Amino acid sequence: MAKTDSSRITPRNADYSKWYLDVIREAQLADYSAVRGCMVIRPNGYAIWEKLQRELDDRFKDTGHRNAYFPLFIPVSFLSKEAQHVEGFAKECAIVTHHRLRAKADKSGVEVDPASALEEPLVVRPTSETIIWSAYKTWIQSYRDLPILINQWANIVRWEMRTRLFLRTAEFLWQEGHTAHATEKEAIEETHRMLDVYRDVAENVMATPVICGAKTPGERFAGAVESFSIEAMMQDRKALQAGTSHYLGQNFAKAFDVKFLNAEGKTELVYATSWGVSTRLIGALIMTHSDDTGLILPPKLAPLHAVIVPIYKNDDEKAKVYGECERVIAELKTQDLAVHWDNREGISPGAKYFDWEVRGVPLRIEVGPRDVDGGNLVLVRRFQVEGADPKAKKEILPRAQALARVKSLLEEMQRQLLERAIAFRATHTRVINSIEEYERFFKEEGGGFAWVHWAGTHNDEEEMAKRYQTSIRNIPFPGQGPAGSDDQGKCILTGKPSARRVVMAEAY
RNA sequence: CGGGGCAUAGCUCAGCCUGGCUAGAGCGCUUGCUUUGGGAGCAAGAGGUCGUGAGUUCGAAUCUCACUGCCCCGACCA
Repeated sequence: MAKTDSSRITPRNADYSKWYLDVIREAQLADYSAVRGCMVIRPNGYAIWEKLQRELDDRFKDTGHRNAYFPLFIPVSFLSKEAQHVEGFAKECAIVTHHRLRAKADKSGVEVDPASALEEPLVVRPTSETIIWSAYKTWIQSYRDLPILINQWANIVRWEMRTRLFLRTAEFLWQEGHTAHATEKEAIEETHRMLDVYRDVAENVMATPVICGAKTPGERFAGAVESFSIEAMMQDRKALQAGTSHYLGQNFAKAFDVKFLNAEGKTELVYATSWGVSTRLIGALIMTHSDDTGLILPPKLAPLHAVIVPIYKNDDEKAKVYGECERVIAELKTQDLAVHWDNREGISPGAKYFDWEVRGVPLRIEVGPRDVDGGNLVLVRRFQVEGADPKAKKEILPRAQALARVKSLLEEMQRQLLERAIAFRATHTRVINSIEEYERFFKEEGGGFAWVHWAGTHNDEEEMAKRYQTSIRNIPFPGQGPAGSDDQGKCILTGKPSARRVVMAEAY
């Protein structure tokens, strides 16, 4: 009966970051690798990424974008063309300086061949604006060449000092959209359009509610005129930036001299955007929905919708039960569901239940002799909503009804996860009007999202970060906050008049 | 880069202080039998350059020194 060491998950309220790592390990989503700060994404984790990619990619295509691929290596000189951009990334770049190894003199291995130094070092891309704009320069001559709407799926490297699986690793997978437009208006529209695509995927696919808004100048992307983000609340009440969309103005067009002739025959600089989400979204998923038993996945992103666990005592029962399992699988597959039949032998049904629960499979179907005899199936959902009858987690239904119920049950769970996350965020969201209340909220009451009026400077922001470990997550677009959050007021720190509230929180 | 800690089986760790027989435990893994409606039991078995190098010693996982790697805290984090 004792839980085995390897399956133990630290409860969230005991140690949240340990819980997070335990879930990743037990659900076999990722491993640390031999390379510092890098992770191995295991099949269970990669399958989630593939589903996310599909959802995002379909939407990118629907909004007129096409995929392309640009080099991993960027000449150092490219990075230095845009002043803000270099400054932002200089401190976290991996640099290729040589192109050859040679055997050591004592034959004990290999070493860098000093004679192979590159004339110009190459940076492993931390983002691709510069290499892409050097290509766009050759593609764009006329307004007829615009817009260019391109997305790239790629890996990038940012040499982070401190790493956490999925949330911040030295290498990660992402997509980066890079668009070029003839007018500022069109580019700004694109920036907002793509932020809304991210919001749609976050809420309707990931079941993770987000707040859309503008970043403050201090948090802006290096080289952007304006940055926008979607911000989600994790179960420890910290904010996680889940996606960003940037209006780059003409900054990169200037840096790479990308001009076009407009309809009036005049030369103009091109307007740009870039936008991205990464494997960090998997971290967001974990921290939004999962519980002390393990991973919980919204059905739309679950690589497996249902697992079938057979129960039997002897060969007769086994034959009977297996026959039924095969029929159930066949019928569920006609419904386009991803179903797995756990027919491993020598493992108790209970052990299998735990196994699949920790991996976050939304639905379990139990098939035992009693069920076959009675013409029933047992459906067990991965999670129960708060306040619901605990018995309702398990539904015993006549076979045909059960099979017809699967899809609607998955849809119900998808909806409930979003509702649950919205309710959690609402509980830990506060409209705050004084610094005293702010201090109480973060130092005594556990914190969350604080909607406060702000008119401070960048230095004031740093002061708030020092005092409370909080930062301005974004300046939300109107209509997303609790009652009264769109009213005018006074800055909680400086008392200066403020037209709009910002969201402050601790952040990842 | 500063402060602290750790390095022994796939994982978590004991053994080190006070040197001494064949280096251990739990979990995991393999095989067989018995089991199976919420993490099964028994039996047998595989698995180790004790991070690396040097030193002290009759003898080093254990003591000394150097090196390397990792973790935690801080700094850093478009």
